[in-house]
Amino acid sequence: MQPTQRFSKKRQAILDILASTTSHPSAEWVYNQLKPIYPDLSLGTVYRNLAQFKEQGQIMSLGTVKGIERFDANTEPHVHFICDSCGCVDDLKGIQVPEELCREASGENGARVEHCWLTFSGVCTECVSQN
Amino acid sequence: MQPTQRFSKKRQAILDILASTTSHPSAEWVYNQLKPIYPDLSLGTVYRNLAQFKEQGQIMSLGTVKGIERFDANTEPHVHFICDSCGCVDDLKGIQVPEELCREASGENGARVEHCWLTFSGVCTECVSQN
DNA sequence: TTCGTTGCAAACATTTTGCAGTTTC
DNA sequence: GAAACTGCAAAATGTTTGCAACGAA
Repeated sequence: MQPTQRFSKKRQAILDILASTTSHPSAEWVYNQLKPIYPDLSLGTVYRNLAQFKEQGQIMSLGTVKGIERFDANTEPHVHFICDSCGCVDDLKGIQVPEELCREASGENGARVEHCWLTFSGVCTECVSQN
Repeated sequence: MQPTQRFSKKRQAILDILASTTSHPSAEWVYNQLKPIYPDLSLGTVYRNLAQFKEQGQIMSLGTVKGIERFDANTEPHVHFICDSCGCVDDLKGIQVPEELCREASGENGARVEHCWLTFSGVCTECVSQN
């Protein structure tokens, strides 16, 4: 059984900053943002809390980009675009995750389907215009 | 400019074993399969060749599962199911990647869209029945 | 003979963890 | 005061790389 969770200023700050951005940050980005405000913050704490949030379903991971895990406070199914060049991640708000496919997926292999990702990758506008 | 590629027995074996399985292997899996046949095979060689194949578009990466990168010799757009419990990866052959979404994605953000992934995750049949 | 390829081991980068001190309740 | 939380630094993990030896053309 899970230990009773207590309130922690830093944990709250980590969740807040995740919720305040659409940049789909990495652990280190979160750390760099908060370090000036909490000079004694440690990277280990960021990792520990991100893992906890993920476990509790308050945030989700979108996988790794160039070997670095990226997180999102928006846990609703939505669509991502990842730039292979600069590593930025955008939401594609104009496209919906086809929900009926999730149901089909459950039916097809008898597994318990819990999440669905629709992700596009390529080169973002900025990177395209830089070449 | 790229150097002229030469033939290598081990490189061929790596590509062959990737093409012969639907288990979406990791570098280490490939290594473990081939090590008995090529006792002097090194893990570095597997990594180097996987990177090369990926660059040349002969294989693709489906991202990382539990921190380990997984590869697929099937480079056609298709759908994956990843088990969060045991880490196995299956193809969902009954579901198609909605191709029209790829076109929409290109239109929406002006980026050069190159790949598309549709991935489900959850708990696979085997893992479900083990609990 | 040239130069791409490999084994090996060291280096690397990200993430995890043990422990002692701190904070919440 | 008990137990969760944290900083710190060391460890663990997966992957990359430098270099000398090897192999294909």
